[in-house]
Amino acid sequence: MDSVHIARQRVMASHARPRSSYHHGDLRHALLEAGIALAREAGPDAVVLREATRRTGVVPNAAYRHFDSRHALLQAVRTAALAALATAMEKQMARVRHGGPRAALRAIGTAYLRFARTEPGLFRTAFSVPGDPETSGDPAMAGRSGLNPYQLLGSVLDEMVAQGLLPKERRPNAGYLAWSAVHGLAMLVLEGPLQRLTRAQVRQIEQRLLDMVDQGL
Amino acid sequence: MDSVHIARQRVMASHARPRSSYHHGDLRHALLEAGIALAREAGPDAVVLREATRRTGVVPNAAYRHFDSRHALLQAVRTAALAALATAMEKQMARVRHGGPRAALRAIGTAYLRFARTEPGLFRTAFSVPGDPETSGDPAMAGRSGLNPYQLLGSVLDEMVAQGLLPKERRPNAGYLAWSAVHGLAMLVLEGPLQRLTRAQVRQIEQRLLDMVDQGL
DNA sequence: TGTACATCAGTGAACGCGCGTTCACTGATGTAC
DNA sequence: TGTACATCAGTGAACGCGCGTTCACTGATGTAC
Repeated sequence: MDSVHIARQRVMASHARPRSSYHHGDLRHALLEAGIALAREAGPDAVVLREATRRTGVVPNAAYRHFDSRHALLQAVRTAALAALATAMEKQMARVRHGGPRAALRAIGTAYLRFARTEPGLFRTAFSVPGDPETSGDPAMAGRSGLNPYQLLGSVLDEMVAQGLLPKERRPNAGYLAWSAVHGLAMLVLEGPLQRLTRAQVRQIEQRLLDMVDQGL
Repeated sequence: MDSVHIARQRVMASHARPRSSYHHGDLRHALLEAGIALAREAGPDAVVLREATRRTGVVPNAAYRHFDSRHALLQAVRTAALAALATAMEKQMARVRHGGPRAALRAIGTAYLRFARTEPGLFRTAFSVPGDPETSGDPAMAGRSGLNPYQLLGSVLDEMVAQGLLPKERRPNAGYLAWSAVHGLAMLVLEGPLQRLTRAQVRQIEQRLLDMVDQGL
């Protein structure tokens, strides 16, 4: 038994406290939490049924009482990640509540970039799993406002149009433009060539990127 | 034996023509080609030593005469993908050779977005494998000009400064801004919520994004 | 309030899969004399 | 030009790994009477 194994066992022990009862109580929730933890630690590929059950102190196939497949668990984790992002956006927006929609737009971009930096695993889980969550109305991937990340962006852009800050004819697809810029920078920082930049450098580039969006939209 | 197996065997048969000689001749090259094909078909995770050897008609461990590990093969594939992207950029730039650096910048963006669309597997291989290839001078990831994709972008931005099209004080990091916008859109189209859009819609958004970069840089 | 019994939520054991990688080997190639 | 021999580039067999998933099971829970 090599050191990797020993390390794994230690990890398992630290996670899986033995249950007193035969039934778990809320296994679905516990598995989801374990899945979220895995995503945080190492991204979507790390969201693995067996490890989630291990951490929950339960036998592997027990998961099938609550999730149809590994994929179903992964989707649930992803939904939670999107909800976390939406919440982060809402918080940042609340800080500039009286600054108008332009400040709100910037807050959204700022929150998005910070989320990518501080929760890279969740961020990658939210966006590197295929599918189209952003337009669905599933409240499970929304924040307190009931809006998911893309809907939050859309509502701010609508407000900008209403206040004459964005020409109406530019409104269509404007969300995709803003989103692309911010998303691209997030990706390049996370797993691209900007990894080696200092935090200060990254922040500066982030500000300039938000300027560019503000200007070019 | 299920249908998946049968299908696999057929695929193998179509790829692996038996050799006449005991020695292969140019196994390293053949493995690299197989790896590139795998990346094209299904992205970086599909670049797998055993499958590459299978397609080359060689025993799995034979790969170790030419690559230290699966990772080494993957890096080689990635380098090839970056070179392919650089070449695509050069070609598009050549089409607007007399349009000045502004047109060249747009050509770069256009080529980048098209490469992502037409070679999604290579694109993801080039960019979702961590590391910092873009600033390295390895000519293996460059096009005919000897410049890799990021260096191509940089040279165009330098030219813009030289011709007074970009204020000198905005030159630093400008490449990252442009790159972010284009990269983000590419990702959202590839594996994000823009998948379901029609080709025409995507093209229109691409044009507007390039406008935004042009304007906001 | 007590009990029979259905339903639920776990266990235990096993499956086949494909992977990366290591080992000792052998056929082919090329070089020194 | 011929031959001995080192080196090179493959083969054959096997390893351990972790995964998703299925099956028949059993302990615990809750509900009808």
